[in-house]
Amino acid sequence: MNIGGKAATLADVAALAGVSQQTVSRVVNNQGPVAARTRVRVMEAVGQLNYVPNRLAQGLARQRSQSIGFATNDISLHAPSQLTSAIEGAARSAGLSLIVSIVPGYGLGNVTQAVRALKERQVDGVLINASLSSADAEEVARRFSDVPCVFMDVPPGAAVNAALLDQYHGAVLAARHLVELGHTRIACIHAPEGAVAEHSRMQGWQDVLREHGLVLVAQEEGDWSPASGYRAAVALLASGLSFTGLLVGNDQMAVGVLRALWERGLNVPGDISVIGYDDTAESALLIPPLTTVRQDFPVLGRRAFGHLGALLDDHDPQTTTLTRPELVVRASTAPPRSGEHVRLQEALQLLQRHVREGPGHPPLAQQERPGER
Amino acid sequence: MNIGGKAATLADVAALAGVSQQTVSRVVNNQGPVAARTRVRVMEAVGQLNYVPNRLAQGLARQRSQSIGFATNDISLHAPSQLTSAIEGAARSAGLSLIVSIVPGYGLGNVTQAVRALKERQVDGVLINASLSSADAEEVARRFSDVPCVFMDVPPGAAVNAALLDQYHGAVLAARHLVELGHTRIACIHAPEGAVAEHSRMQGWQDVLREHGLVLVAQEEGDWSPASGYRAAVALLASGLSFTGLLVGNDQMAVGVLRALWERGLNVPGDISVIGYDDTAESALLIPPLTTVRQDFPVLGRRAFGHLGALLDDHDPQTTTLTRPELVVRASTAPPRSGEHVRLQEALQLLQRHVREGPGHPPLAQQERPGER
DNA sequence: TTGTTAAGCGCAAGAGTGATT
DNA sequence: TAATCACTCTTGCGCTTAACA
Repeated sequence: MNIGGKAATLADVAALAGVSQQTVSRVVNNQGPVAARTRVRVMEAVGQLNYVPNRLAQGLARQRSQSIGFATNDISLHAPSQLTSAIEGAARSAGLSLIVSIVPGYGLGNVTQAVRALKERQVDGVLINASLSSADAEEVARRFSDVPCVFMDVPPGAAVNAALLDQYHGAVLAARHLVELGHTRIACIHAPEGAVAEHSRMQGWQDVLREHGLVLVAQEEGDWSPASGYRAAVALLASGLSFTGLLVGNDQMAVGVLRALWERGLNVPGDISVIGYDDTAESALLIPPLTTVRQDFPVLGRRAFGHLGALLDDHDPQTTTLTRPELVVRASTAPPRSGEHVRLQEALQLLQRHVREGPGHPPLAQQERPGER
Repeated sequence: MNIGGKAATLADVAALAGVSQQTVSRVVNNQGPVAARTRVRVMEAVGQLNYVPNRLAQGLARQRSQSIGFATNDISLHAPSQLTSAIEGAARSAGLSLIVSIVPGYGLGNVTQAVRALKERQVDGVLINASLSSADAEEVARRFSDVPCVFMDVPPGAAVNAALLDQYHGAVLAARHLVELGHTRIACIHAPEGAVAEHSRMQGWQDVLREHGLVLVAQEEGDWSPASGYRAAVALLASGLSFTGLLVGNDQMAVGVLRALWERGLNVPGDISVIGYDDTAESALLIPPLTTVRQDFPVLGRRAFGHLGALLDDHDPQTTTLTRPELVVRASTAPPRSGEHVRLQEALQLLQRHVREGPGHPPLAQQERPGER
């Protein structure tokens, strides 16, 4: 177990096994011919000393660190955490380690700093999940031309290697869904301007509306968080502008939106249809279940890692892969109705519930006191 | 910009500046006396070659990699992602890199494997956020005695360095809250048995109930996910056992629980009070706002990192720090009431809403067609 | 076929060398 | 003469990769 003392090195193993360092190296790395008997002797020594190769030294000598870097926005948000999970999995099963470097805020400078930190560690490649304009992304790729970079949050047109979600397409799906339901007065809650993904989404929303001779009747900005979604929805309602459809930049903000609408007695989808983006684990279980655009982060993560792998193996694709999201229709969207309609429906629902809760189907709270029935 | 070619080394800088390698080293690391003029010349060369120190080589020479490892459960879950964010932040501002290694599943073997991968990279210390029994944690600490380990998900009694959340205390707060509201029939939805944190919580819940002469009337197991919370709640309801209070292992499962109850027309907190655990960003905005136990992950992350730092600086505390969660009372809990009471209340709310929606305060859906008014 | 010797990856730390006060 | 100061030389961290016996 080698308690306390320094870790065993190749030389230690060699000494114990009575062979040279390089023989041990061959055995450990399984390359080069080694006599079966020698191999056994070496393996025994390895086990005895609990030898663990020093990847730092290995990296220095091999000029390959067997690690990749992941520069990402705040990992406590939904998308980055899902991505990190997927990427770490892919990297681990390829024998690579993942070094995470969080990019604090937007902009070229922040990204450069994060990638530089990774480059110092001699990562073999970098995955960058931070919003960057085409020009900025190309600048980053230029500055770090000696380490393969795959971008994950840049415009599809950027001349860099990229593994992206087709945000534009997803937005089109969402907007089209509302339009096809018959909504004509549609508002949106989008993410911060700096976010490239968000730009594509706005574009998609607006293009669809324009196609149908419509425009966004109102818009508010959030910061991806549920609380910001709540605030934005409140602001939208306070503006006095009327709308029956609401496009929301992500599902977390939609949680806040649903709450704001509920608080004001507005029915979803009766009064207002709400559609989110992401399809988080919660989305199907919200009240009402959220119609949204599903992004498959595990697939994206594996695809991005694969892209990087191809770069490392010297194919130089310089391409962009787009992963298409899909629409998931649930109960938070429906054709628009008049206010009268809505209250009628509410009254009906109420009646229904009262009927259902009658003798035939007593609620739990009653069972607790059988004597009272 | 050094396009294409190999990265510049200390020697390259030294050659360009016309000094020795070691002088450059001194300048870069800001230690040892260097003439002002020489320093300037060196800095210029550094800038010109875009020199970035090689941390691998540095680590080899210094016997310190300036990186720490984080072995954690699936990072796509709430707690691990929040923790990762906090720890990365603390590490970055201390000039250390974070290497993440995900522990696939529970058990000593998985953790050992993950930590071994980190040790290979010569991390200066390891933070371990994976469930481990006292014995297993001690075994891990023994196996990796040459690298400081701080555990984050072990029983408080374990003889290892640990930075923990006081899960027991949090559970006590939750259970006590329900009991003090007057609930006597309480059920729970807990996390997988393997989870150490969960054991403490169950203990806390049960101890409080026992104190008051009560027992859990029913229990179901979930896997932290909203969907599992939904399933567990459905199973609980189907069991026919009656209860008015429901303790849930985390807020994500509580989302599914709220949905299941809503679907069946059960009022929260009227029919059933629900209390979660974590206080996620969504919790305050659920319908109804969730009463829960707040865990401060950023504080825990910083504290764990601080603990590791102390270990690295050779103080050997061998202690456990407990971070206390706090109760956040919102609208999902209330004193238990009879079924009659509940429906009366619902009717009142309905009336209230109709009054509110009258001429003085028209809902948005109406404003959209002013002609109709 | 097995094995060994030697050089070097990029850097840091200690001993050593001339200068300047 | 002695004491700095500014810098250089040398060695080695643990490993790999030729070239060689």
